[in-house]
Amino acid sequence: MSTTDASKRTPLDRDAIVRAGIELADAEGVGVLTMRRVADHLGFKAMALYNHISSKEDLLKAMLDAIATEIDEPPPECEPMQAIRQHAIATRDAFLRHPWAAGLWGVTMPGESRTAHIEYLLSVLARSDLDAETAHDGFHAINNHVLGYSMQEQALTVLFAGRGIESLVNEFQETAPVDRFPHTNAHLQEHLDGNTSTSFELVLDLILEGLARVSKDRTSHTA
Amino acid sequence: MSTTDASKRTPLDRDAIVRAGIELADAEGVGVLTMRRVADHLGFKAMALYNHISSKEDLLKAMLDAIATEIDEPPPECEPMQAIRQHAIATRDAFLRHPWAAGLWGVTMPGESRTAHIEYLLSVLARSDLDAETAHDGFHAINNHVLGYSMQEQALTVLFAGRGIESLVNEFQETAPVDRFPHTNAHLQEHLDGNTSTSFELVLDLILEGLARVSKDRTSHTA
DNA sequence: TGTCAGAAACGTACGTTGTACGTTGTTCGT
DNA sequence: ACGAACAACGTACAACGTACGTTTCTGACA
Repeated sequence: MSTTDASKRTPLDRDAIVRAGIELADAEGVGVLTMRRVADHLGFKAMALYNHISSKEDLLKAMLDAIATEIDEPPPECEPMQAIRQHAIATRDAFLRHPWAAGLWGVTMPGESRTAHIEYLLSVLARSDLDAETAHDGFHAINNHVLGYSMQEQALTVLFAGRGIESLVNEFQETAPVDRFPHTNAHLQEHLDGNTSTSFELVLDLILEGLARVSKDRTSHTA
Repeated sequence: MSTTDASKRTPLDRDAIVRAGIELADAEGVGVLTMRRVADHLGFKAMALYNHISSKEDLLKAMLDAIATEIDEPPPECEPMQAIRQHAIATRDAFLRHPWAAGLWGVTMPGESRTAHIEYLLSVLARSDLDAETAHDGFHAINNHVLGYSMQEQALTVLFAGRGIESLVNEFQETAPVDRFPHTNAHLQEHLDGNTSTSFELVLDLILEGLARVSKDRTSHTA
């Protein structure tokens, strides 16, 4: 209680709050992330957070931004298509580490680091062989693949972070009986069997090759 | 007030609630969708809803399911790749009509109609020329494109449904100054100029052609 | 036509959320 | 040593989802 109290906690700054938010969201899901819980986790009361962040929305934005900083950029000498590939894979890895992030990525305003993440992909596309129009479309095609794949991939993990996977599967099969939805159930089974691990990169390459081909078509037709 | 009251309202059933929810979400965004507001909109009190739906989550699920029923399936005689194309376009059109839906699609458990929507795409893929593995990957590639594209497309529309577009753009350009993020700002400008209207179908075709090519490669290598 | 059971609507109320506001404590430049 | 600036706290409030008990309506059968 005195000023010489040995267990004096560190004085709480923005980064610590953001880190705690990410930790909690990783562990329990972002759906149950609460200001009071974040504060508890740090040993403070809820309102203490507001000296360092302006709102919960601000916190979530900062959390997503922090995740963007985890995504390494390939070295500058890396050739464009390879760089895009690695960058996409690194982005997906980040979403694997933070399963709640993908679902928020698309519906939240980007902060500075996320903007840098966007800028990187666009800059590599700009120095690639793709024409400007294909580069624009390619940006979305790649982003959509990475984000969409990550979301679907962990939908089951995230939907209800609490209970086990089989409870989720059972609930789904209740509304989707095998006899009426055979393909859907077969597809789900393929996922549960887990022999789809290379499909992310496969479709990614499919898109990259397709972009190169489209650009070649477009520029040759124009010429 | 008496039993002969002329303005006697209709007695409130599940469908009416779901419709009201969709109407409100379309008009004001799903972020401010409230049980009390849905009830008000129908001329009832909040708790009356619970005679017909079991929870807010149930309502949202039903709303998304209702949107799935708006998506027409191409006629059975339609050849597979054409059917997939039309179906994807119809799905995106539905997301255009209901800007809030795409963001929830990926993080919500599908109901019966959404399951039918999934089943349709899988069934068409199954009767296409694609091998089973490519069909599996193609399902995700197509879904991710449609969903991801729709989300990004209306991110600005949805993020804050209240204020005008230029207020949003200004806020963004505050965290992303043109000199530090030239490509990002140029990309944004391309969107604001609106000459990207055909890119959805272009990338869609790119994916479909890519899938056909991958499948041909795979089956020829195996043979 | 009278009655009565079940469904539908209502009112009230509780726990939880984000956060505004006023107060207290702590730190640091002078 | 002292006062300003800032950090943490406690209290409090409005809005949310929804549990529960009560009232009102309706329609099947006597």
